[in-house]
Amino acid sequence: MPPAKQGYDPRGVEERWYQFWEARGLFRADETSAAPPYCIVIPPPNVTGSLHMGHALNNTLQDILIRWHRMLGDNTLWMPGTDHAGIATQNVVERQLQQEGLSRDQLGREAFIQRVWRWKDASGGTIIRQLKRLGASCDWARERFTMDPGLSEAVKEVFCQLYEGGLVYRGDYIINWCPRCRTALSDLEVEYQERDGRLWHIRYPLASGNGGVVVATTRPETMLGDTAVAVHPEDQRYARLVGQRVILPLVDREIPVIADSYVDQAFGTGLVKVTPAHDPKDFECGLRHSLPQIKVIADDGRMNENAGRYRGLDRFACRDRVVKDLQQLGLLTKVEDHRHAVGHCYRCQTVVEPTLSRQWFVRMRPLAEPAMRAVETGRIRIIPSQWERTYYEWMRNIRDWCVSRQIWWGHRIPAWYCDPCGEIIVSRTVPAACPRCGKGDLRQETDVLDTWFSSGLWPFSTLGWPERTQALRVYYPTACLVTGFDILFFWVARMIMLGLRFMGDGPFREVVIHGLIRDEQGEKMSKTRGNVIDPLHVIHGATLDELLAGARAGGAPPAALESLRRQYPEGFPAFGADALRFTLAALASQGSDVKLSVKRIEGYRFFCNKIWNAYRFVAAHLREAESGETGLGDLALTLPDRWILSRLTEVIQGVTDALRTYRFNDAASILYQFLWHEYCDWYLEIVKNRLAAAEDPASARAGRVLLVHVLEQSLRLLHPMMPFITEEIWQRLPHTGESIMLAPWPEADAALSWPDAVETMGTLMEITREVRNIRSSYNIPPGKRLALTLRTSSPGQDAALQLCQEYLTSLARLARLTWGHDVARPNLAATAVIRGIEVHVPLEDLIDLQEESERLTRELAKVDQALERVTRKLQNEEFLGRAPAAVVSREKATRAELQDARAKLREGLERIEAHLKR
RNA sequence: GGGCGAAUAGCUCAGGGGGAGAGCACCUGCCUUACAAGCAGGGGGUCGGAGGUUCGAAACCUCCUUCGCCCA
Repeated sequence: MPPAKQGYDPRGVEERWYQFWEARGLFRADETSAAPPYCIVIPPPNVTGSLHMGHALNNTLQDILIRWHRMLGDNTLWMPGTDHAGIATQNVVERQLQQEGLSRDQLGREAFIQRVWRWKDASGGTIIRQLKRLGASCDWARERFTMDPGLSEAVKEVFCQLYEGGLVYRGDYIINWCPRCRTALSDLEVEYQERDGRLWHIRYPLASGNGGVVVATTRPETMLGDTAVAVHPEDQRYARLVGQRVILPLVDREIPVIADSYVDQAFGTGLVKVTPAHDPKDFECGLRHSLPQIKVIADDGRMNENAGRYRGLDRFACRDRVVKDLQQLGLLTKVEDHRHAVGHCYRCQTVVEPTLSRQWFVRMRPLAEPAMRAVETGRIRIIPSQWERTYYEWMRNIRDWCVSRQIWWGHRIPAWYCDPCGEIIVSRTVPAACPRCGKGDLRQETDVLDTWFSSGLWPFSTLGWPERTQALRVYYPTACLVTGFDILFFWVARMIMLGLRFMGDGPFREVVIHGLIRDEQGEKMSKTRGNVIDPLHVIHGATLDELLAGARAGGAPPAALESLRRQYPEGFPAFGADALRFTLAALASQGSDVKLSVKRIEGYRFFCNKIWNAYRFVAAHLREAESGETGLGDLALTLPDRWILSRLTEVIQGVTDALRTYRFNDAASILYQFLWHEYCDWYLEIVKNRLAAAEDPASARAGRVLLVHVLEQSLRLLHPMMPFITEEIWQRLPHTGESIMLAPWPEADAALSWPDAVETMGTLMEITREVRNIRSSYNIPPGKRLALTLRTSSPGQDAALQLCQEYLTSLARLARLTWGHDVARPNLAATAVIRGIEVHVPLEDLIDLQEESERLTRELAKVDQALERVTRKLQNEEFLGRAPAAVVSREKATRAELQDARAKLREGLERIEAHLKR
């Protein structure tokens, strides 16, 4: 081992240990193990993706759970892989083709798909490499891709079984159509965004020639496909119109006025145009009234032949033209500003067009019922539980799932059409002939399945289904799923439904939902906004130019670039994966979003450095044959030894509980507080003095052993959150075993807990702080040794102080320490009261009487205030009568202590004032 | 329109029926042999507002205000 350097530098260290773990196969799961299984399947990132903070958070939490369970001795599997991301990936490759002046149609289906595979093989591994930088301990040998042969087999099998069970059907319905991607989208793949639009009021003349009706619409171009005008049946204003006919302007078609209760009487004029082929609600209405369905917008977003003279116009150009023409005809009666939600494609942000189309659907209701029950009965727990309500809400209102996509990259639907007889054949294998008419000329469906269809099978398809593999037997159902709430419906709900249907049991026992990553201001991180923090920049460091280049590539606005220049003129130092992971864990309090700041990451980098330096101290004093694993039983334990061991016991308990309940932030803060503010600030300082004194070899030895023991145990507790630095230090300490990864998780041992030591240590620390406070108040140089007199009020205090003497002398830098029940008060001294003990620091030549008088007066005021509150409480009969006895006696003890302190402080004040008067 | 969540120190947030907490920032003093990426000390909050429950509310309930998210 090279000598320890002064500051901790994660560069090098992190990569070296990751390679070590991987080379030794430490992430590998063992299917033959008899240990309790613990499996997590990764939410597969898009194969097109690169690591963003959301991934970093999600995978950090998973890795914490996995590493913890591995240390607990469980048979642990973290199943990794990526998702083929149909539309997104197709878009990437299409853009490449575009730059070469090619279209996918020119290339043809087979060649295009080959091209996508080539792209995937060359560039698809990016995110996996990045996950490794983060420290993810997945079993990479099992890595899967949703388009792998096995997983494709699973998709085919599920589709066929659903079809055979009557849960898949093909039909003509209104779906969401993206005219740019030229494919159908599911309801979930549409994002609604508030937009300023208009509400146009259009007059449709009555066919009878007497006047007309006025309808209001936000999409006037769709009027070309209107097949009715509707009013609410109870709307008195229009009752006489029902049954009449109106002339549709611009197309001169006669359409009926119908009554239907879906009309909102309060909206617009209370009359609505009905376009069954381009609006979901109008579609339903059209079915109820047997209205014709006239499509006027083609798949490319241009008007089709049914639009007459508007044919060929883009839908938005057509909107302008229609409005202008109506205006000229005098039929546009009013235009209002109107803010409304407009659906956009979640992949390309194009405005989605609701369109009548023939698609494949999955019937959801029969799948949703058991999925709801699984959560209701607690077979599957959602954590935090407030998400259950959202889950139920969605399940109750679930609609059939449009699963066909008109793209090429994905799982082709295993259906064939026999054109001569119209038969549809859904089959696992390529059918040779039509089972109905016997003709052999079959045409396969060109559509592929929604990517989420294959993602929905992920927890069992990755484990080998439909084969009945050992992995499936051992690891299914998996232990938990860690994910953001943004894909609760897209993915989690569908996995539950499909898992229950095909495996007979839910895919996981617990769903752990974490928040989304936002920037310091709480804005969503987005490339176009330019406020993203790239996890790799954080881990490896980045120059200002690299930060700017990253932001520019994402299309950040100039203001965002300027802000980068201002905030990070030096770029980022290499914070390291450990600091990033710890930050994310510390900020990931249950359910709420994570507002990430670089400052915070920096703080935890300093924490790494603190641990590193503590190690350097420990290492410098380490002796051969003394290690953390030396038996503790034969050590001569001193007060601070018992205290630190007691605290370690509590910390083990606390961290374990926190992880068990997914309170990652609690686990992080417990360890931060303990290591920095107890182990380093107090214990290490105490042992330092003990080692320097060297008059008691047994005590020095205990100190050395416990320094290592407590550090080593803490490193284990910290390992799931900070895998790299813990391994680096652990390997340098005396240890048994190959890696800290496999070191057993510490267990709290009640025999290593001494409550009285904790109590006495508390007194010791408080007195020390008080002396330091007095030192600071009087600007006494840190090096100047002081005298300290402690007047006690009980023999127990005397005994406790006896134990503290040595430590107090060094920690408070004392020249002389006297204590006892009857020691004389110093003549001129700064005074305080700690737990009933009078603290006097004689300051003959230093004391400023006026200053001390003011200090004591301030102190007395605080005590008086507290005393008044507690006294008022204890004078209240109802409090005495109704509050629990323990609370009352605690309040009484507080009062006694405060009264005692007040008396002592007053005495001190009186003495000072007596001097002042002289 | 329906639902969910948030409001606590200057900033970011934790907590949760009985003494208001952390990190950062700020102020003061220190290069004290692990660490100046540090050490020691300190200031700072009628816990969004109004009611209610309770012996006791920052916490539980109701309403209101503001903000955010999801679904129509």
